[in-house]
Amino acid sequence: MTNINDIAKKAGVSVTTVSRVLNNHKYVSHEKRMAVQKVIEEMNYTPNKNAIDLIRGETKTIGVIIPYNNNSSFDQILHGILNKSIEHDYSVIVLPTKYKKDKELTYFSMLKNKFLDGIILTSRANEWETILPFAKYGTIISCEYTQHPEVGCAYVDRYHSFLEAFHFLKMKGHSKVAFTTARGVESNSTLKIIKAYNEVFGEIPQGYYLSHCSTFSDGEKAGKKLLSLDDYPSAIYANGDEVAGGIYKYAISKKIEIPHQLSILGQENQPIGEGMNISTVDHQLVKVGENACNLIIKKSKQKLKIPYKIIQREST
Amino acid sequence: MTNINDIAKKAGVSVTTVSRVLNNHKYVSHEKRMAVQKVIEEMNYTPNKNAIDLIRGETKTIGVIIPYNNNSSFDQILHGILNKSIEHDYSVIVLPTKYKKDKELTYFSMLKNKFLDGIILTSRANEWETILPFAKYGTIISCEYTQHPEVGCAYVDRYHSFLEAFHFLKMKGHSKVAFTTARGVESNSTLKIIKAYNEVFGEIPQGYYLSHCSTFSDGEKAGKKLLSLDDYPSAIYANGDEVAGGIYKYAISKKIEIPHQLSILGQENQPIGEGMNISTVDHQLVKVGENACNLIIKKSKQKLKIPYKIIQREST
DNA sequence: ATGAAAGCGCTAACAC
DNA sequence: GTGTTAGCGCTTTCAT
Repeated sequence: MTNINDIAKKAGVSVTTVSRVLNNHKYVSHEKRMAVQKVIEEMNYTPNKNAIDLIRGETKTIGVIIPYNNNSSFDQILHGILNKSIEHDYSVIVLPTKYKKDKELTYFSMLKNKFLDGIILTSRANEWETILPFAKYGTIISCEYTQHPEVGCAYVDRYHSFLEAFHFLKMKGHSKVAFTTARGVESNSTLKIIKAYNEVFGEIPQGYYLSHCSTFSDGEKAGKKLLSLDDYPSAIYANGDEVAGGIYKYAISKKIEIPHQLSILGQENQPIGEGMNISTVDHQLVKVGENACNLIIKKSKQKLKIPYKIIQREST
Repeated sequence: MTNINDIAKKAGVSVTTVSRVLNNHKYVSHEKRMAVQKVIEEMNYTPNKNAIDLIRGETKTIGVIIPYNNNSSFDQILHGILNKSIEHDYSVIVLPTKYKKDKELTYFSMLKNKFLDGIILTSRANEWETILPFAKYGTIISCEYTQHPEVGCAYVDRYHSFLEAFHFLKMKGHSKVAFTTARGVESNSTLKIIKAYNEVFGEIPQGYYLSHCSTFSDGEKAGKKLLSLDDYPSAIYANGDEVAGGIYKYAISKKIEIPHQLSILGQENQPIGEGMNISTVDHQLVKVGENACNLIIKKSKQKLKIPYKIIQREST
């Protein structure tokens, strides 16, 4: 490994001068600069990033904490983050937790040990109380709203989004509405959708709420369960278009007509929804990611609300 | 920033002892070990990763070079990589190139400057000749086959896959077959599909080959172009189920019956294909990613061929 | 304009 | 078992 000393020696200058050339500092004579650059070229030299990061105490690297690495909502956020990170020469490192608290903490300690300048939290395993202390070591941006002043947010107003989705379904004449979620009541998001449901439709009828749905085949299973109910729902609000697609497929396999006998509303405006003509609530997760990344780069603690929109297609 | 010296001082031992405790070395008395751990706890100390990486010359971080950050084929490979990296405590950093040669070289120099232990190349902008010299600084694994002994591969045999797909269509009675690709002839993959086409169907009829298709809406546009041809194809092989989905949607909007009047074959077995019942060639990209990651971790230069399979659904 | 030298925080010979 | 010390490769005062 050729290093800055080798270059200095070969170019007949001090390491300081080499460092100056490397960092485009002023006060280096044209001749020496040329000489140094020539040697760098010849020896095919690249500065060691670890040494630079060590001394600077900064890495221009941001971590993205995600629950699972097979979730298309996360993909959308990541795409948004990459859109912006590349513009500003930041590196992005993907950190899957599987909702393991200790794993998540390991990642936060990368903030402390100076390996990461900032962390974007797309979903959270630990309590805020245990996360917040890390905010003093680097920027933390959450994709879920929190009032804690230590962390910035680029978030979707989930509660109002759920409320609006249910109102949308109600206005279409539905009173028997079921819904699915990715996680159970351990998730904030689940709590919010339940609250919104209660607000619009009151109590949740037995069997009208299914958790742990994420994929197309989860959707098929959910469709089967929901449509086997004696008093089955006239509308289903799915957490994602892939789940919605699975429900759709099961429904038509049972000759249930959509939207007449069953309305389906998805989320996140994914390609499958476009292909199958499923109405969807687009939370604009790519924008969430882009804004989260901007906040990280600006080291800002702002709270940015990202608007969502309902896209009406043929399934409602 | 509290460091190893602070800990040593406060615990009344040398830095070596602290380091030994940190790295679970033998030859530390129970008392000192306890004392050190207590101070570490008290001072909420975390070792600086940059310093460790610097001295070790290793980071346990692997880079994944991708062309675009909005491509679902890449998502699948990344998911595979993450599946394995998390098992072995490696970090994964995503490196989008937009097929810019200089950007890609910047990433390869991260191998040289010791920031990355290895790189997985999902798609390539530079010539192999310019990439190969970097192989001496770390492991390079390609998701496209190459005979160069310096780099390992976890690859799909694209040529045979294309050949088999076209034969599949031919056996179904099609002779007028069109196809789409993501890139033009600058891509190896495009060259291979053209060669396979020639092999099976001979010359490509005017307008039967469309490049630069990636998304659902690209598919819709492709469908429009292809089906507006005077002598339009009886089958289309799309590069991805999303593109296939777009073609499908356009076709049925024009009252073209599938598969009777038009057969559609997609790729990569994506959710939209499952939802829309589109037949597909599954290249098992998740497995490609998993194997690529394993090779990186083992610092292997093996050539691993990943099998593909054709999934027959209702669109062919 | 240039260089010597003091670190950044850590590991690992080597000595005891 | 434990500590001293010499680096890893770089940046940055502070002289000159």
